[in-house]
Amino acid sequence: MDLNQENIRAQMRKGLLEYCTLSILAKKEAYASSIIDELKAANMIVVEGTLYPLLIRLKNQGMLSYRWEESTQGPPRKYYEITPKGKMQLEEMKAAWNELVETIQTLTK
Amino acid sequence: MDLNQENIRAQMRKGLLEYCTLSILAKKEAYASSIIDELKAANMIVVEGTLYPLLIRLKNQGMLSYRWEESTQGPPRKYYEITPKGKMQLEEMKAAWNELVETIQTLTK
DNA sequence: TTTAATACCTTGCAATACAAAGTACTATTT
DNA sequence: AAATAGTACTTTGTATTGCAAGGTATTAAA
Repeated sequence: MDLNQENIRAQMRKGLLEYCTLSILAKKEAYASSIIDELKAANMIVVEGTLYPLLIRLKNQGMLSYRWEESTQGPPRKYYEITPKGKMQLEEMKAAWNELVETIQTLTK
Repeated sequence: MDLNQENIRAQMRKGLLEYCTLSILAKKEAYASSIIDELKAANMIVVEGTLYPLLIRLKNQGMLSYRWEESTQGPPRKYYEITPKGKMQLEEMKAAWNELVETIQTLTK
């Protein structure tokens, strides 16, 4: 992907990371590094430093909870789980996203 | 729309205004206030102060040009027109947007 | 001449993601 | 045992974007 395309995507991604993160965790709990791998594979983030503050933010808002778990292959992992409040938020985000897609479709055709 | 929904939408809108603005101008030239009206109607911006810096930015990047035109109903208007470079950018944005929609669809199902 | 309407523009602020670096634990190699 | 590599979590500084609020200027109507 060329630099301009990358910049365009970077700009559009803004504000969608939270939605993606909650969606990933709605499927099953996960630890930060694995979430980062998934988001990187989907070209939704570039660097790991982006996700950690977001997870902390969501936790402080009561959308996520976490527990430490030992790993056989390195340092302990922080497993995040979506809360009922987080699920409600996710539903609202889903609705907002669908509306946004429709709006953009209308405006750009 | 409740406050939370409004915040969610505000966050998601980020980075899409440029795309919407270029799209609107690709259809036909327009002056700032009319673009603002269209974007407000689509819930893509909240206040007019948001758009002016963006138009200036796009003009400085060579994506837009403008000319002044007298109005019969008030002060003169600054009509913006999309340039060939702007059209190329718009095509790239369209591609980026379509990829983003697919990515989100995959991640959120 | 004051007011209303239209239109353009600027400044300060908050939030988000990036870039880059740092800390800490475990396993492997020397 | 010590050094290295790999995994994982975290922090700090910066740029960009949109919002909030206010300001300037022109025209028409009261």
